[in-house]
Parts: sequence; structure tokens; C-alpha cells
Amino acid sequence: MAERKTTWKSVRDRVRDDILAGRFKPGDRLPRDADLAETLNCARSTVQRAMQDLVDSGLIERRRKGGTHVRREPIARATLDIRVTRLEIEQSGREYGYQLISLEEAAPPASVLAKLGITAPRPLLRADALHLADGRPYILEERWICTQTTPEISQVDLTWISANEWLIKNKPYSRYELRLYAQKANASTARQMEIKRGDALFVIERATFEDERPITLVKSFTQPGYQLVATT
Amino acid sequence: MAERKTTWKSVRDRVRDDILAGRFKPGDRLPRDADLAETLNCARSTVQRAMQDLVDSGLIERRRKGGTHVRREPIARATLDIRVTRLEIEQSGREYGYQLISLEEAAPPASVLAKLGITAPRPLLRADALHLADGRPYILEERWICTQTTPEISQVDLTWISANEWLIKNKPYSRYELRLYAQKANASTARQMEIKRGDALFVIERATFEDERPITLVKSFTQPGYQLVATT
DNA sequence: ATTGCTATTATGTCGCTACATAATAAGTCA
DNA sequence: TGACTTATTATGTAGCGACATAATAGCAAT
Repeated sequence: MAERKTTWKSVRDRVRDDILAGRFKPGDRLPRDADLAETLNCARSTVQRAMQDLVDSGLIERRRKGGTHVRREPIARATLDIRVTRLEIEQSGREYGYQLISLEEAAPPASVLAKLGITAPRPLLRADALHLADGRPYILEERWICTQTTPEISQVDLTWISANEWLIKNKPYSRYELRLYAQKANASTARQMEIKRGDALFVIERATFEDERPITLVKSFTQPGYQLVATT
Repeated sequence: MAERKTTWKSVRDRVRDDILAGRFKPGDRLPRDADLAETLNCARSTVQRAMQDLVDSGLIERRRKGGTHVRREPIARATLDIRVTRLEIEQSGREYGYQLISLEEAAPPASVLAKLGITAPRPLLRADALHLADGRPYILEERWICTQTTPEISQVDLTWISANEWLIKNKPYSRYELRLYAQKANASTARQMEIKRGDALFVIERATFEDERPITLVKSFTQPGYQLVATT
């Protein structure tokens, strides 16, 4: 009899329901953890865990002494999983192919330096490559690699190994920044991806850092129709 | 003396560093929580919290009895915060404007029904609107609203209130699906957004549900140059 | 050999206590 | 009155113990 147990998730769901049902409105103050624990007949640590989860999901705000409040400005928070391109293709049942297009040391444009947080202009290694699914262009990547922080890359034969896979295995990062946007395909991109010039491309741009030191910046131009899906 | 304390975050960082530095390779098994707790001189619950965080960030996998392993296929996980358009504009210091373009009951295309999980074809309420920043088109939204699950919407004057804001305040959702992609502007979109036909638009498509019952599907066509930024 | 029960192992969850920390309010002394 | 100290309040973090649960291994009966 009685209910089986009070898990922190059930507490979270209950509080969330209260908020979503409007029993607590944006800006309202929620009961203290201790009180809630008593009414729900559980320990405060259980409530605390539930509340922390709601903070992470962006529904509430908590301040010491100030208490817990429903966020005034709700935000929708979603999680994106970005897989390695090879796996993304293989796991969808298609055959993966990789092709190095060019590899050279070059002076990056200011925008690239800015995104990597580099102040003094310096040449970087640029590697362009194509990921193929069943032999057809799937993602074109334009990559800038910091030779200063990753000198080992110069000894790797990127003709066969994707820089991405090498870096993932050999150069861990502690932080990264993602930028998502749309761009028209220019002449050379269109040619390499076998699409029409002017087609709308979804671009995933990722800059990785290790301890604030830049490692690499990669722009992935995806085939028209590509979608990134996220769920709550 | 001795070190001050062992926080679960310090444990997490330590384990993460071990993995990133290659002391544990993909697929390797990590020590049991209990052992780790002993060597680090802390409680198992502290280790457990640290490990759970690493699971959430996609670095490791845990299975009861099976133990903790470094994920073989690393995934990059990022969190996106999607704010209400009005706030996004206001917080960037620009003036927000809203304009209803059209409002009518219509038969949605199959793709819309599919994304909302509706099997039997039925008319939905369609509301198109424009969000303006400093008087210029910023986001064009094309929205389908389930009148069956949200009949109250028909009594709201959407000429002045954005359907988005009304729904957020009055119709909570428990789950949503996000789709991000790029699309060429067609003639009418281009006209409404005051851009050129064929321009590459970044599209944010969101379907919200309450308890698996569909509420609304909205496609937000963003002004060229729009970027979505996520950080770890 | 196959099925079924039991033991083992490692993680998952929860309660309780204790102390830390941040924010604020109240009080105190010059 | 103003600056400093102290108390209060509510959340944050950690420890420890206990039991739950899932996955596996081992053993036993047929």
C-alpha cells in the first residue's frame, strides 16, 4: 500500500507539473526545500536533486537565501548530439568514404583567427576534405588546425585518415564552441559537393580548445536536406 | 594541512583528464566507484555523482555489474538555449516588433501532420507572423496550431499578441522536438522578409507536445546571417 | 544439456546528518 | 548616521549507511 517511494525524479516531475499547470507562475517563489520535503515526506537531499535538475533544464532559478523562483523568461533548452561523420553515415547503413581535397599551410582570414581566439596573425594548417556516403558527397569540411598547439599533425598522413578522427583520438579538447547557420554554396563548394551554385547549405562550425588554447576550427558544409535533430 | 576537500566536480575533472590524456582509452574499463573513492579518499556517493555527470556529457558509459567504460565512439554533446524571440531581440538592445501576417484554418501538408504525429488528416489553425528588430524583419514564423488540443486559441486576438508568447504562458508543453536545417527563400518568404529570392535561410523548426498530444509546430525562418551558438 | 534458482558484483537511489556559503537582515558601537 | 559585526535563512556540498536493481556467473535438478 501507500506509494512505493519518492524518487527525486518524481519530485521533479511533480514540481514541473505544478509550474506548467500554472499553479506557480513565472516569478513566483516556490516553497523551501525543507518544507517541500516535509509535505512530500522525503529528505531534503531528494528535493535538492530534483530542483537542481529543474535549474539545469532552465525552468527555475535558485539563490541562496533568496529561495527558488520560477524563471520569468522561459528558455527552451535542447541537447544536440554530434557524432563523428563516419559513424553517422555507417550507422544509417551507408558506406563511408573519405577524400582529402587539399592540405596546405595558409594565412587564415581574420574571422577564423577571431573564433579561435588568436590575436597575432599566424599561418595555420588548412585541410579540406570530403566525407562520402555511398560514394556521394555528404559533408565537405574546411578545417584549420593550430600547428602551434598540435605540431604532431604534420607527421600524419591525412590522405587516408580524416583529420577529425585523428584529432579525436590524439588531441582531446576540454571545451568547444558550436555555431550553426545557413550559407549559399559558392562555385567551388558547389562543384566539390556536386550541387548547384546558390543551394542553401546547413553549416556546422566547431572550434575546439584545450584549456583555452585553440586546437582546430572546422566548418562542415552539409548536403542540402541535411537536418540536425534534438529532443528534450 | 592535507587538501581542503574533494568535491564531486574535482573527481569528475580528474577522471575526465585521465581519459582525455589517454591514460584510459576508448573501451577501457575504469576502476569501480568504491576503489576510486578509496584512492581519492572520498565517499562513493561523491564518485557516483561525478560519474553520472560524465555519463550525461557523453564521455563514459556505465552498466550495473558491467562497470564503467570509456565510450568507444565519442560524441560531442552541446546544449542549445532557445529564447523567446522578443527577448532575444530586446536583450540585444534592439526594439521588438510583431506583426501578424495571416490567420486561417487550413489543411496542413502531410509533412506537418507527420511531425506532429497526427494520423487522421484534419484542419489546423495556421498563423504566420513576423518578428521585427528595429523595424526590420528578423524572424518569419509559420505556425500550425492544433485546435483540438488548444481550442482556447480561437478566442485570442493574435493580431497583437504573438502566438508564441500566448502559448508559452497558457499552454505548457512537456516535450518538444527541434529540427535545424537550411532552406532557400521562396518568392513569398523573400518578399515578407525583404530579402532576395534564393537566399539561404537558417530554419528552426519546433514541434511541441503535451504528453504526446501535439500542440503546435512552428518553422522559424531567420534572417540571413543568423547564427545559433552553443557552448559546452 | 536445458532450465531455474541463487549468489555475486557494481551501479542506482534515498535517507539522514553536518557543515559550507551566499545573501540579507538586524544589531552595535563610535 | 555610517561602518562594521553578527545572526538568520535557504541553498550547496559532502559523508556515511542502507537497500534496490540489473547483469552476470555458478550451481543444481531434471
